[in-house]
Amino acid sequence: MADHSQSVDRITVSASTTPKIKDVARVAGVSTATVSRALSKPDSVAANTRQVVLDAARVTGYRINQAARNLRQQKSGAVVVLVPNLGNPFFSQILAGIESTLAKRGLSVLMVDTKQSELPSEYLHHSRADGIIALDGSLPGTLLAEIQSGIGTPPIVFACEWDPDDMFPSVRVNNRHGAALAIEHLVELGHRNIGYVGGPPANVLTGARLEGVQRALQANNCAVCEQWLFQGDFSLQSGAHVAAQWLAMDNRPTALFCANDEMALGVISHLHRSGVNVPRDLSIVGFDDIDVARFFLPPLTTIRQPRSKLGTESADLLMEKLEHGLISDSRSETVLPVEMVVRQSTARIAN
Amino acid sequence: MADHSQSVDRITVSASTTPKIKDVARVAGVSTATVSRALSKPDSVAANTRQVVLDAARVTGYRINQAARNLRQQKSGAVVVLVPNLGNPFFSQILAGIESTLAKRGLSVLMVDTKQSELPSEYLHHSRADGIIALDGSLPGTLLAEIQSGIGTPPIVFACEWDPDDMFPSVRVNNRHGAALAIEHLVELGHRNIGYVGGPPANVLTGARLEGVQRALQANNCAVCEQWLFQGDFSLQSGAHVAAQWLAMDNRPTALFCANDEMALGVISHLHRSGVNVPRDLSIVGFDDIDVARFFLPPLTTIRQPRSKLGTESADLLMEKLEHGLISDSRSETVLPVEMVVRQSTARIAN
DNA sequence: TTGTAAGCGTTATCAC
DNA sequence: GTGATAACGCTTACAA
Repeated sequence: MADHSQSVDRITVSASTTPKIKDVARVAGVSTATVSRALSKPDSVAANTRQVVLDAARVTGYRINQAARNLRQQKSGAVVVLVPNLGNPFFSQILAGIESTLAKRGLSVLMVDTKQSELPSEYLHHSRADGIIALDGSLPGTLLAEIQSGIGTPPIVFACEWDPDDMFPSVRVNNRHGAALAIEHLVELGHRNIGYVGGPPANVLTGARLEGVQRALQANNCAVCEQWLFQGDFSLQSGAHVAAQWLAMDNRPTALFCANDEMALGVISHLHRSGVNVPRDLSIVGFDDIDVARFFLPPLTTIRQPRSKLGTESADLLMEKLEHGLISDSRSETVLPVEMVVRQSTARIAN
Repeated sequence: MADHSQSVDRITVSASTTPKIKDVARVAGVSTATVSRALSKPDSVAANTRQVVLDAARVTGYRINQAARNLRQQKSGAVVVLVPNLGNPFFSQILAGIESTLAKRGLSVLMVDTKQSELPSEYLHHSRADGIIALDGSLPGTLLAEIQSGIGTPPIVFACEWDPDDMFPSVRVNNRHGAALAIEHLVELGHRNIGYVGGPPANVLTGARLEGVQRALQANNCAVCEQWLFQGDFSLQSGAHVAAQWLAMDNRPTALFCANDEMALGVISHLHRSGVNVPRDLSIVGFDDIDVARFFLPPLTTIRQPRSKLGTESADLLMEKLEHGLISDSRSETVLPVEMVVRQSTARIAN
């Protein structure tokens, strides 16, 4: 006598179109509701029914239609990640951290480059995304207001420096402290004339790290010389440009703290070609500890930032918000530690 | 007498829930069908009606519900991008190219890290994605079969080296040619003993570039020495490891072609610390021309690959497939040019 | 435990 | 040019 699974197998399914729950139901000989339950809440259905349904789903090649489920459940199953510049490798590890964490929970990751596309406003609707992770604070104020109103917008988490008394949850590192560590390291090596290479002036990181620099310099009774505050744009090229400026100066600082590693490497590279030796003639400290930092020549002294963890923590924080609903107080701030990594681009000052 | 827009403004809308088309219709005094048309096909509606609807939409703060639209239109408005390793900065520029191109057409980008999440099978359903871009060829055969059947799966484009007689469209660079360029450059500098540093053996890039190396060596009557075929994993660290192996050899090659820039930099870095000078004692060629290559010390000679263009072209190709439907023959292959970039990590052989 | 049936918010078809 | 209405494929009260 033929067992059940065989009789199921024998039913021919028209393969011209993608099978729907209705088709599975017909093959399994149950209602669509039962199929739905068997697939999404297996425990709510009898064991043998479940097996019949699963077999039928396999036989028909059934795949759930996400759009239909999303509409019905009023969710999107996705989180949108706002990246200032996808092409910047600095973000790749953060993104990897976010992706792995969200993927574990079955959420998909929608990436939006805020530099390129002008209007991510549509993404901030909960029919598009169940949540938002923003990797920088430079979002248009109108969008922020929209998010803040919280009317049709999903919860947001900032994975970056952000206005401290703001009302959005965030995961970040202490940039002021990191910058101060860099300055203190240089002071310990005997430097008193210390310059700072920032990114774009409007950038929050530029500002926060500059603050740390200024505080630390003052705390150590070092002059804060306007002329030694250089402006880059976080690129290698801009670092090289700063190096050229430094070369042209009468009154040079003996050490430079750069707001990121790329600029630091750009400085070293340009100086080396001009016959200036780092660290002998100038000490350089970077920020981030990108992969290539420890392989550069000389290996770069820098402030390490846990990029992958920034990603995983911000994703975790967002999911907490998602699960607890908006009920839990939305204010919360995780500050991850930075770490001084001393290599060979800094040296005791010659005298 | 109050004009229309004012009377519209005066209507109070309950803000407790996000407005739907029905609400806009009520405010505008038209049917839901007209609202839908006015918003998505403005030309199909009378000018003044359109204005009334747009005003009503603005007043109510209406945002389209993507889930509903997706279900109705049987599209997802998204493209899924399969990335072998999101944390690898090499991909970031490709991703940026993909994102910018797709964003222009109103498509969103779903990123999936194929190394981390085991089962992206669900993503290959057209209720999830209208199309797929794969950044490497190492997808499970079962998935490929599924895609190939084309039953419920969207069109796919490979942005990578791929089996030449395969049936999927692809955008790639000529890796064999690039590798050959590197070898020829070294041969011109007088090198006869040339080694190759590959990535993981199973990797398609490793294989393709190795082929190019072997052909070029043979064409130039150079020995292909098994011992000089090193194995790395594309990381800086693995480059350093290869350098250590090279140092320990009796019979050293005088030049090394590395399958990517990171490994090349790792080699140089390690050698330099061991007192070996590049290019004096060993010439090094990389592949990719990552940003830091030209700022390294010495600046790296390498084969440039147009990463951003790989992204934009693959996205363009995919959209072509999307618009022309599956009718157009799916076989097609775009090969982008690579370029030899001579810097200072290679030199004429000493004798 | 299972079936029935009412939506989720849009858009496409068909009248008018 | 516009309005009524029937899907799109799924989930979930509610009933049985």
